[in-house]
Amino acid sequence: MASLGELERAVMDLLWAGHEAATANTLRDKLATSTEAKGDAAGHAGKELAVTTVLTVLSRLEKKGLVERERGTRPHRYQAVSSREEHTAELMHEVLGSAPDREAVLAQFIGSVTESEAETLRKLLGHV
Amino acid sequence: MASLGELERAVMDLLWAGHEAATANTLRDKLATSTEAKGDAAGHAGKELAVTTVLTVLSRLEKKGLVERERGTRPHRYQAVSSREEHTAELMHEVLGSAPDREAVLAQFIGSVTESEAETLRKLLGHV
DNA sequence: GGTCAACTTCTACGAATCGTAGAACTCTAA
DNA sequence: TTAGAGTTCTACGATTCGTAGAAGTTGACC
Repeated sequence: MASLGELERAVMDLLWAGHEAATANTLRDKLATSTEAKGDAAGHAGKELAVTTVLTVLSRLEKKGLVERERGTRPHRYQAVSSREEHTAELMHEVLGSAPDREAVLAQFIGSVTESEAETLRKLLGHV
Repeated sequence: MASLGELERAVMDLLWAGHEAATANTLRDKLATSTEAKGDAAGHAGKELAVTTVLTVLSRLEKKGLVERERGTRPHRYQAVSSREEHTAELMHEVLGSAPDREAVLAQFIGSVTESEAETLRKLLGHV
């Protein structure tokens, strides 16, 4: 539905990457090191964020339904509700559904797909 | 890239629907009547917008690369840069490309496609 | 050539979203 | 029972979007 901000996306990437539940603190550390990595081509600076910042983002992601938290444990543990692939595919469906003529969109979509992707699709569609 | 606001989307819908270049005034009128239509299920009110409002939106859409205008004619004429299908398909590719494992996303995507869409895809992929 | 009306651009403001984080509150373990 | 870790509340600045008035531009007619 709503698209993610830069930091929100970074957090989701971490949750998706090591796909276990993580605490805010863990995530804060990973955010610091994952953006450090010299050079920093993508404009991002290897910032040390406050934990509250991470928590705010996690709360927002929870409200958006992308993250769920275990409230039982004391340092709450957060994890992605669905895998990155599920989420991305769902997004694609949303986009597809936003046009009235889905078939036409699919035609256009297939038109600019790489050959290897086309091959994958053929297999997936079990061409009976 | 950036997602559209509600009014921006409404304008694009009009430009895509009657796919000829239109003036700001024409669009203003269409916006008024297209949202009137009794009932108004979608929460939108059949508002009479100021022409400047429409012009602002059109400028923003132009900046986003979705709309282009003929500056030669006096009431400038605006039209969509690409068709709705092209645009939507492009968006789908963007979403697809946002995940590292495209094939996995495609698998997930195909998994929740309707049968008629699957059929369309098979045809499009020319199932050798 | 000057003037009016239509058209466009400039500027602006309020709401919503997002990055960011301090202040205050709540547990749990010792 | 209290200190410290953890969480929630509150907030602010930047950006985006809906909205539109004010001011500038231009074409056409007198």
